[in-house]
Amino acid sequence: MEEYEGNSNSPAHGEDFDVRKGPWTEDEDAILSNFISIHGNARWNHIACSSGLKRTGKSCRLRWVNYLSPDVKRGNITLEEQFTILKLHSLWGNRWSKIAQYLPGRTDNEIKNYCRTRVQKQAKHLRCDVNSDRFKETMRNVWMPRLMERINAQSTPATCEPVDSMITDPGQSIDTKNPVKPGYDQFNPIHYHKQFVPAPELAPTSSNTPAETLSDVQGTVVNGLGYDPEVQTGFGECNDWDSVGRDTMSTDDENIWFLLDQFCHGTISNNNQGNIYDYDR
DNA sequence: AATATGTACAACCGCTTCCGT
DNA sequence: GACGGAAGCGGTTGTACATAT
Repeated sequence: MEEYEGNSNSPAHGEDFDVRKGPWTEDEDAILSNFISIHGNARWNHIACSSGLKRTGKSCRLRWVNYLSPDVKRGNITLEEQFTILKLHSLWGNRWSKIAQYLPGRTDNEIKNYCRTRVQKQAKHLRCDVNSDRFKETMRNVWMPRLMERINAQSTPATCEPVDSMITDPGQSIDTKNPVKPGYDQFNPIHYHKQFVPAPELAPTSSNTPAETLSDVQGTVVNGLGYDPEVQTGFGECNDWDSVGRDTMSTDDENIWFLLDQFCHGTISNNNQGNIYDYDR
């Protein structure tokens, strides 16, 4: 059996050691899983050396943590998880492992990939930088409220609590960059409803956002500019925030895109009270 | 049907941090 | 406190698959 030792970055026995890279095979997965089930996963280099796998300790760890571990949750990310990711990312930025701590079963790698593909895609479509204040503002004032609406729309009383708990999780108290205004919780669904009041003057014209299609498709979108908390229909077919991405939307979904786009580019502005009443045109 | 393009995700790489000596 | 090995983290890449043309 070929063995090697040394740090996780390189095999210690020199270049002649054949280190396997690339996708793991089922046999490798089985070997790693069996070895860890017997010996535990305390020392990854030891695992790499002793299991017979021609992998680095680092590669073994990554495969176990991100894929093989029974703690890893498979399947689509739920609305609540999406909301948590959005919220924590707005608080902490790219602190993936830290964000993952609040999403049991989800790995930092998964969250990172998720943000990269979904969020950055939206930023790209909106033609603004994902780290820009404009984009973050759009996330807070358009995307997250809509997500919250959908969460609450599909929640039974028994499932409402996790949504509330997300609002008061420990992360909220350590936001140093974007401290929450006293007495105002931007993630509280009630405040969401209050903050996102449509400005009647901005009712869409027939040339941009026909009102009849907005209510049909978005349900909670009113007059193309806000959300009516009393109307909770139309999201049944939407399972994730891809539904607000331009390229995955139906024709009528363009309306929410119009909303995001307008907000992101300053045609709708958020005043400092957390309410959207003002606009620039 | 063939090709181009986009998307999602697993895995790698380099750097930083942690921890034992 | 300094050093070195191990683990962890975040950025990036590679590739399979899906969708559009």
